[in-house]
Amino acid sequence: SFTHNTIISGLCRANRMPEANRVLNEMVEGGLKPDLVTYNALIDGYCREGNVGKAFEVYNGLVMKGMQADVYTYGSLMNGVCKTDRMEETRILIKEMLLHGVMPNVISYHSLAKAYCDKGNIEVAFLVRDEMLERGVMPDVAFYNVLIDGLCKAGEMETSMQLLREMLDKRLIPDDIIYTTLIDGYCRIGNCSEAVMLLFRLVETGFKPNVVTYTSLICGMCQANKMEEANKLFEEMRTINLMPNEITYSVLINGYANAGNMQDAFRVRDEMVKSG
RNA sequence: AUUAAUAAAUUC
Repeated sequence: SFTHNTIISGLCRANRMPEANRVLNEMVEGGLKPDLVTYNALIDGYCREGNVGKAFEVYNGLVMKGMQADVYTYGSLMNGVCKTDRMEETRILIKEMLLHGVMPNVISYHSLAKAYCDKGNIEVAFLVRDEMLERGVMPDVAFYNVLIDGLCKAGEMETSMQLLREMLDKRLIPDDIIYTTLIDGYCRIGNCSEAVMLLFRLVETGFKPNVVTYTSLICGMCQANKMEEANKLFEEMRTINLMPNEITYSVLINGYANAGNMQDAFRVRDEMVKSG
């Protein structure tokens, strides 16, 4: 039922599989049949905890029941396989979905491209894009972000910015995630001033930075030992009504601690405790 | 808010 599915998917997302299975059992004992949404949630939960074998067991089970897996099922499995070291199996999975008449969509390719980027194979991630295009699947903004992020983490900021221009040429509207990725990229190569300048230019065109944007910048400043700048950005968040989160606080606290400024580290920690 | 993907610290 709707209610059971809601609870089960919540537990699966929270990596609480034993409890999810308990609810599943109650559901079955109550005479209710799990549906595809239920199974998809379980498959995703097992993939999240790295138990791809169990995820495939659930998948095989639903196929044997004569149920038709959908693009969500394969998306979760793809994600799970990508997080293992058995990337060859992603090919088999794509064949399997086509065999079952399920066409990969753009999301099906996200995990694949990201996995290649994370393994340092950005060229292969670009090949994934070519493969998508051959199948008539258009890369979307989130897909571009996977590539841009891969390039940023490899320190290739010129190429990242080129991709941004390519997106704009294709009439894709970059979102706050794209811009935050780029700002973070400049911070990572230690070019905080370029990161701040980019933010400044973007804000002038109407961009609304979020907590992640600021946390990235603060982190960059901390790593560059520019604690006054880090604190300035932290204070600036208040003025635009952005609430720092746990990560923002821990970045700043660690920054002060690493700089040997325990007094400010404790001051920020107290402030964090006070704000809940 | 019933199910899959992309950005920030720590862990890897």
